Amino acid sequence: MKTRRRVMLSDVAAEAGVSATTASYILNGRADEMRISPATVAKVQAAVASLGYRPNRSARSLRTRRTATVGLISDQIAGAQYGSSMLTGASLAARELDHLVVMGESGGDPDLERLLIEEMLDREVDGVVYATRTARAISLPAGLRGVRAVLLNCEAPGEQVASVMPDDEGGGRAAARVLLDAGIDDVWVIGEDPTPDATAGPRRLAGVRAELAAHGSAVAGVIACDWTVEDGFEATSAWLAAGGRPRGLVCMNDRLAMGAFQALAEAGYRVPDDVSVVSFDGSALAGWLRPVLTSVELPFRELGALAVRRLLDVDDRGGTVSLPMAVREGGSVRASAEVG
Amino acid sequence: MKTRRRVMLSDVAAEAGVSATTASYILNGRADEMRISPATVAKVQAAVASLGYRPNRSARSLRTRRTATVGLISDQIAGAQYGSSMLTGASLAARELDHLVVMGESGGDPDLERLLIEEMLDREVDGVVYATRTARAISLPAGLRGVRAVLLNCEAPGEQVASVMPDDEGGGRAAARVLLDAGIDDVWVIGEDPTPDATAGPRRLAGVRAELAAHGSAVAGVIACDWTVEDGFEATSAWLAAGGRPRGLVCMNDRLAMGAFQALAEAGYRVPDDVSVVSFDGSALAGWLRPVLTSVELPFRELGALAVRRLLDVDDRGGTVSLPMAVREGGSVRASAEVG
DNA sequence: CTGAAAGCGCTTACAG
DNA sequence: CTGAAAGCGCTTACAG
Repeated sequence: MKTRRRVMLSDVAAEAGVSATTASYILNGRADEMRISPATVAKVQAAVASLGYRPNRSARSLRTRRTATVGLISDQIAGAQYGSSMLTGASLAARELDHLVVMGESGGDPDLERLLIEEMLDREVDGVVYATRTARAISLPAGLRGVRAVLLNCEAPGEQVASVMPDDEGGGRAAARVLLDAGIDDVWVIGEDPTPDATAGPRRLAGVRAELAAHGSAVAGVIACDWTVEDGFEATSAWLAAGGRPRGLVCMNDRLAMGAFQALAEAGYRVPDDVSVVSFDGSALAGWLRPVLTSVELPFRELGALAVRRLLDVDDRGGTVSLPMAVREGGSVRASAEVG
Repeated sequence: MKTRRRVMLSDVAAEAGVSATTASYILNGRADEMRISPATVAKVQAAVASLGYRPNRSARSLRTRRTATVGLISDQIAGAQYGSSMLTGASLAARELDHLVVMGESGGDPDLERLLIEEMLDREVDGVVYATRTARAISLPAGLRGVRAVLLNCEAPGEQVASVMPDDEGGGRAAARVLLDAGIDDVWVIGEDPTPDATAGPRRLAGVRAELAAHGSAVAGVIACDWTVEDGFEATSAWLAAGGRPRGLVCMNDRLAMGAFQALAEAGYRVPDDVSVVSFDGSALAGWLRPVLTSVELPFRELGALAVRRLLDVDDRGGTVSLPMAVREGGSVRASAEVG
């Protein structure tokens, strides 16, 4: 690659006047364990610095079978609307643990996925994070069986594998609480998710129900639809046309809420004066709407970071860890002072 | 990593009854060159298949100094609103060329960037793609000097390095043409970019000017502001309040256009009946607005893919290659039939 | 406390 | 046409 890449361990050893063995021990932080004299350590460190020595990782890997590299394979998280920051979190966490991430996207193609896993294992990654764009239940890819792995944004029920998920049920409770705190207990939910295996929708809904129940109330109604802006617009329009009288709306994601905003505006309702709206995701879109959408945030960076940390943590016991979802306050919920 | 990972080249050779040398030549597609008999080739292939042999890449890399891996370092493309699909394109193109991508994000921190480049070179990536979230002029990072590299979404003026960019000027011309084709030559531009070194804004504007000039017209006015939804709303509102009478608007990105939509609606103007709007990016947001925004699309996947292909193409001569930006038709420009 | 030597699993001159 | 052998640059028992 580069001409500079020529100084090797033997050069360092020669410069310091010691054997490669000694230099290697020092480089690997085993000087104390080996009781190497401070003077020797200093000489070697000086040689490393003056020569600009950087160990050849391929050579080291061949011996140690470790590459200081983690694989991150997904269906489509880079191409996703916003979940791509799982990659940022993973990359940063890897860096902190002196690793680099090798990524691959299958686009949902099982053959390509298998191939990518093989390629990563051939390159002896120290483990692989398997991520999905959408939170859901999966069956563990065969190529990952027996491999150190962490699931990110997905779970494999019945498998003995570590998994990192957002706490969607807690998020659902938080969303309901925002409305209840504003004095609204007449709540409709838009976007019950028809996708099989998807976990976000059902859990968020369960959380909303639980929180309302805890306050002696219940969900006034649930509208099933997909999760696009268009779906939000149509579902809300149809509901209004059918005589729906809105007070509090929980939208299953920010795009649905955007569609709901459009339908509400068209029907002459004002947010938050007439209707309070809360949604999920905390995506950039929430901040672009007028009023700014109050949304329960998906902690993508933290999810990615935690997946990598668990992957590299030899003491990890496996199982699912759920990360809390925080409410990002906007202006789409009326102030509680106005309770009437 | 995995217990299966034990069959090695010598096992294949033994199973096939040949030497490791012969097996290796066959594995590396040099059977013809070495005039190895078809029968021998067949035996080795059978052994590979029955044993499920996969070469150890670390060992191979140590010899060949090639890792079948490319580095992709950026300031923040994974965390970006939508440019993250450059990663998808890069990953797919790498896969097609039998490579995997090693990614790193510096978050704009020069120290971290330097470190990441070092780490990638230590792992002997076959080259590195250096990407920026925002199209702009940069100075080549010192760590990349002498390294096989391709710049993605940025250029280093005066340097002898390959670069892949969107054709923003062509995009600007296309945007203007959309308006001209609808019979509108009274065009305001929102979002002249104050960011130093940013290339997208100036080039898009130059394209708009050039196209209008070619039709004997000129830009009616330009409003400078940053590129957020809020900026678009405020700039447009202020302009309208100052007596601006809109007909055709070119917004420098989709978020500005969203803000302009909000301001226009608030002032009682309808899109596209009163005002036609064209913008740049072709992001998902364009499809969420009502009407759907006509936007000149940034070909992110293709950009990422081309960067990797050029990186791995030994015949590449360097220099900048600009990829065309296509108009994505929405409903924000009035039909040309209505010309009046 | 330090060093000589083997070996990680391949590729590739070199010899035949 | 095929094989024995060296070597890529490290790490790590093992011996002293």
